[in-house]
Amino acid sequence: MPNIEVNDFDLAHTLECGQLFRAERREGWYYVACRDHLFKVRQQNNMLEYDGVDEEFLVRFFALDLDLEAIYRKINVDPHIDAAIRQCRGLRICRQDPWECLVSFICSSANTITNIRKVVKLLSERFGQKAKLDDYETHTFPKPGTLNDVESLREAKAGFRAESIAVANNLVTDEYLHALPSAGYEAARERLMQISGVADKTADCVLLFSMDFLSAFPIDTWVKQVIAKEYFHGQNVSLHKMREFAMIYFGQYAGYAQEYLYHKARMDAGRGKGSRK
DNA sequence: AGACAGGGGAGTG
DNA sequence: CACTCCCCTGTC
Repeated sequence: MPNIEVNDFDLAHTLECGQLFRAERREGWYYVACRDHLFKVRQQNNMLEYDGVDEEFLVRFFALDLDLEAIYRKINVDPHIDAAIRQCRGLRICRQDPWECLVSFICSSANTITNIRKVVKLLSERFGQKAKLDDYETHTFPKPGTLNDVESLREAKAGFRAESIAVANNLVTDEYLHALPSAGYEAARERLMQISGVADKTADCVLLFSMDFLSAFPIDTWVKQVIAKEYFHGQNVSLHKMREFAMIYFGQYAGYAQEYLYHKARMDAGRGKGSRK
């Protein structure tokens, strides 16, 4: 079984912090599906054992090329974020497939993680192809162009997000999405937000989790609570102000700060795996 | 069984 | 700009 030595990496935090919806624990392994890739992985101390993809893919996917300590030095600017870093140490932001990421986070709007996982699974079963590793069976994620039937999307429990998925499906291609980052953060964000069903939070998730914009700071209800409490004396501030503040306050790796604050809040509330987003 | 959580959009003040 | 209602599904 191939393996690789890793530093500053925590597989469980990375896979269970809510950034991914197609990772599943099975008999001591995590099986991870990403677009048309399927691999398994487990960690023992500094050793990562894996199968199904090559080392190059793994390093890129888990962003093992990044110096996490350097990122901590940049974002660790107060006691609260320091506590989050101590609690979530080793959590890395993965580099997802942009299309799968876009559709997944369209599904995340007003939805719980459990439900998002279910919808993404149903979409894959219905529109993707079978994939198998060992005894683990799953499906590839459907390609752009295949998600245009609103009725079927509703049958996959997408609910009112079905129309938005179809809109995205008809508006973008893989080439379009892969070219987006070169336009820069603001322009890429504006383009994503042209898709009905994609506003600030969803756009920033896609930019952060699939386009390497590590300064993007998606604000969901959990992060909103934390920012209000820790940085605005509990007063209610507009999401726009919060985002503006956070991107300056935490700087070029604000997205990492966001993910640590988010994961800490959820762990403190006893929701390490699963329920609400 | 009825309230509520969860982003985004549309409409209104 | 801010506020309110609705979209759908699931849980409590």
